[in-house]
Amino acid sequence: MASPTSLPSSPPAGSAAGANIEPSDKPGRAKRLPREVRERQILDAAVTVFSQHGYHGASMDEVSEVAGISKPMIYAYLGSKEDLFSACIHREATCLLEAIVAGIHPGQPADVQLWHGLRSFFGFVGEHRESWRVLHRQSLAQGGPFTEELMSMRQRAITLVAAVLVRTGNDEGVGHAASRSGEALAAALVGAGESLADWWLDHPQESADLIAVRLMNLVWMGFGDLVEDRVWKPPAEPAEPAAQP
Amino acid sequence: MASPTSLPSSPPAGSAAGANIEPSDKPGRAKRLPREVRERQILDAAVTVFSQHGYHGASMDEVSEVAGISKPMIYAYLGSKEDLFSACIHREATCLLEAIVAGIHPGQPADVQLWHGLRSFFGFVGEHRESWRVLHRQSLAQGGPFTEELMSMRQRAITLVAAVLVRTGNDEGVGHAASRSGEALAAALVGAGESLADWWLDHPQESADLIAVRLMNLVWMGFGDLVEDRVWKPPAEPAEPAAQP
DNA sequence: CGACTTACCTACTCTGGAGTAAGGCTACGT
DNA sequence: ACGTAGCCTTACTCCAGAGTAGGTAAGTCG
Repeated sequence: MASPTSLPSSPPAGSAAGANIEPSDKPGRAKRLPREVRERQILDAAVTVFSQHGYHGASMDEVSEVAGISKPMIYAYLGSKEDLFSACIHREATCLLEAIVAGIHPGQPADVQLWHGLRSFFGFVGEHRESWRVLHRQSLAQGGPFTEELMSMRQRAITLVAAVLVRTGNDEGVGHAASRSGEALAAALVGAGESLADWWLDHPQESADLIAVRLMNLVWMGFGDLVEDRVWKPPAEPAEPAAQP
Repeated sequence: MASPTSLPSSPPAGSAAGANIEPSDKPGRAKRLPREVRERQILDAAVTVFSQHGYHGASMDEVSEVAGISKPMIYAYLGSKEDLFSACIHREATCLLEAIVAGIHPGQPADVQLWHGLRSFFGFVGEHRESWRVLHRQSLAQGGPFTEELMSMRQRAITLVAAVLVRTGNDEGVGHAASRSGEALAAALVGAGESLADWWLDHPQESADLIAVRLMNLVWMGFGDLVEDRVWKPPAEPAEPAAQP
């Protein structure tokens, strides 16, 4: 049966684009390669398989087959299945954050920095859909120790965004209400970005830039309204909801 | 080990709140009950277990234990594990949609109808976190035939929202640009709601109404800006937005 | 009271898949 | 050449968990 994702399979984030060793069809022995290279191949394969079947659904046999290597190598290099999954999450999260940081140039106004950060983020997700799938969706679906790795990444992202917001704070970029609670705003923005990227997985026809512009609009204009106190209020009612955000 | 979700466990959506038969500690035979009741109990247990461990991670033995009944009963009444999971999704999706529909009163202005729909939605998710978790997160994590059930629900929700937007269309509620593409707007709103609810799973300290107000603000004011052509534009740049870095 | 239906159970079978033991092959140093 | 370090494999063990066979209690209708 065909894979449910019929998109052209983008490579996981850590794979070296240049030196791809095609495994010979010879069923016997694989060519000897240094450990470093094999580990990367194994992680690539693991990301692919995990993103398709989820943690429990994936089998180490399939990972080994996709990696073009036998199963004991995986255990020798990366440890148990749980370790392997953690390693995947860690590598992909690191790559993602590096990509975002690389896109931001300090000194520019806040909205420009934010725009570049968002473009980098969605660009990464677009080019490494498997990575994002395993990073966000699959690691969330397993409630276990994997979530911590993700939470750590999220926290680093929030700190990064908050720094962007606050550093250029008292300019015209962000109002005083925003700079007072930069962390909270950053959390909201990061959450929105994650969710939007997740939604994007199921609507791949949109372009990365379009997605980024949309979020930028929503956040920048939306928050602008909120700062200017242009809030929509619920109609007066017997049961009173909580006060404004 | 303790469950990762330390929240007070809310009952799944289909459970009858009143007639809860406590299974006697007698390890032997359970009290004879009509099939209808048992099926509901089994489904309740299944939602709980699936929401905690995911589809693959859950075991039929645990479901049977939580349901207070032996495993063959599950197979006799609900069929295979796959069937059971599908039944869960179907039941929860139906309950959710019914809750939303019940909250909407036609004839009111669009924003009020939307507001009530959102409140019903987030109210449901808040009271049945397990249901939402299995409905959205777990069914998305398994790419298989389960997604269809979810897509069907999403489509019904989009149609519902689009009807609300269009029916009250040429009033002051929604601009002409909106009523022209009500379906697309509805899709965006539903997607935003889903994502926000999913985000909410990980931030349970917020109240349902606060979440609903936030989304309402973002959507209503945000779309208002868009309709009035107040869009944020990316800065002029050497590299065109379409090209990749 | 039997006869019959329906709810319910214990105690299995069997397969998929995690993890391992034990040993071959290859490259490089000397 | 020849040892040794490290890459790589076949061929297992073993267990969790899906699904079932076959039998027992408890109501219900004549």
